[in-house]
Amino acid sequence: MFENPLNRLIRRLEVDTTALSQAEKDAILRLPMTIKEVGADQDIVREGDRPTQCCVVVEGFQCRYKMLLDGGRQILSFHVPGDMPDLQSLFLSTMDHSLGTLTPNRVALISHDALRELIRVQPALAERFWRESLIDAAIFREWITNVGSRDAYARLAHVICEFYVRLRAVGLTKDATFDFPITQTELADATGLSTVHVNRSIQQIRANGLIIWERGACTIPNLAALKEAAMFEPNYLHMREGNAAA
Amino acid sequence: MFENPLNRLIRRLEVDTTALSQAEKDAILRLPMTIKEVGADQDIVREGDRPTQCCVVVEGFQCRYKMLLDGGRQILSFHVPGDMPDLQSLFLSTMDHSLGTLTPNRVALISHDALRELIRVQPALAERFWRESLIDAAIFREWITNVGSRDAYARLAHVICEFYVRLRAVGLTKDATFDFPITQTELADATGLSTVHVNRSIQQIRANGLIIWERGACTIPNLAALKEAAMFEPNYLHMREGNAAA
DNA sequence: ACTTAGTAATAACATACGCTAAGCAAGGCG
DNA sequence: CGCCTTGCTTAGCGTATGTTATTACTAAGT
Repeated sequence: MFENPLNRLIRRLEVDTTALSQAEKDAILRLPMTIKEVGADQDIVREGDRPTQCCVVVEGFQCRYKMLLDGGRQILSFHVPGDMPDLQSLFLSTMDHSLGTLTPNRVALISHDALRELIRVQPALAERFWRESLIDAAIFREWITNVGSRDAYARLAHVICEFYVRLRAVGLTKDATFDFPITQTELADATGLSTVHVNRSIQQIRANGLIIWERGACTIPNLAALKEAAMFEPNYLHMREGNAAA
Repeated sequence: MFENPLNRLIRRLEVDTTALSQAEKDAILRLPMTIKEVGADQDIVREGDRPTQCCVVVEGFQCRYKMLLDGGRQILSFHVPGDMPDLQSLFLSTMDHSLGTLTPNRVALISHDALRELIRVQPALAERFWRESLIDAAIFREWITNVGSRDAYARLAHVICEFYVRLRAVGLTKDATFDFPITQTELADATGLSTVHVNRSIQQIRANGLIIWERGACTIPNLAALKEAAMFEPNYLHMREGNAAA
């Protein structure tokens, strides 16, 4: 089903809006690209870089982050297959943050030139990609709310909830189970908590039966309950009702 | 200089990139719009709304925010003249947050139809507006970092720093002084702190001579010092060096 | 089989920040 | 002119979360 590495991207561009025309799909599938395998914990681009290409996640997980002066890091978002985490570099020449892998990845690299040509030939696609970057921003807004307003318990539940719902939208869940190869340290960097407190809170979440999480695989026995604990409202993901709802 | 209410917007679209063509400028200035006066603390659009127009701030300050289940609110961003705080509604039909005034405002309302027609006729303008929404997202990223990684003192200093730099970029500062009619409660909602702790921390910032802030006017005697306290790096604003630098 | 290194779990202690409450100043308004 | 509201300030106390450290577990490497 996903023989072409960009098929998942196409599927994403159609979420909660009209289907792409065949000509538009073809134009995307014909994009010149480089497929690359990248190990875990490698940077794709770094703060200060001036990229000349964009990255599409084909397989594996990535995150965007900023390094702090005191050596800490703030994770800004997680990325799953189908995402274009550095799409913004098309119009913001200098990276204001870094993009790296969390696990081994397969990525597709597409030059800015090819993307510019694509949206010149198919102007309607520009709006699709623009829309993607607006959803990106919507997720950032929710993360501000998450770190700014929720306690550790809800904050972690929220991150897990979002991860699950986004994975499900690209068909990467098996019922209530999904890959979650994220370390507690990474969760700490994403939520602005210490690793110790992440551990404490995760155990509470586990003890309350909201998640079963072992060796990189996570199951959500009762999604409604987890959502409630997380105060998770999927509207900010701007997916079609069927994808975002329980 | 700013006789047309959209002149400041045009100036913004040219920051850190090439100048607009005369035809592009004319197309923007000819946009059909409604000028409206709005009182302080009024909503422009609310979470759940499906707007049919976008708002340009002509005069006054606005903020975007989310209401929480427990009655609290998280402020997501501040907006100054020249901003289009709900530009995203052009492609995300349902608002995932609210937009409201902090002070009395003059706003220009432009229908989505007119904006779509504008970018159809002047496709290069689509990229300018797209770019604006990418900078918007960059600011959200910095706010995640702010609430996730900085202590109260730096967090507040950072918000003030950003406010000043953004105001200066649109010519709304007088040397080191600028309008800052934000209440401590609003600062608390923006930083995820309690009002009491905002008060404590602001007084420290004052005591250290980093700001002089009385009756809605703020002065920064030593911008370099404030930036350092805030760990403020203006790169995320993607302004031209001359605007962002000290 | 024995490291080595990453990750997770737990404990003891420290603190930045939240909460409740009360007083005070300044501006709007009858 | 006094009231009322809004915002700012200060105090006292509680707690969610941070810090440092130790131990155990697992997987990978030699």
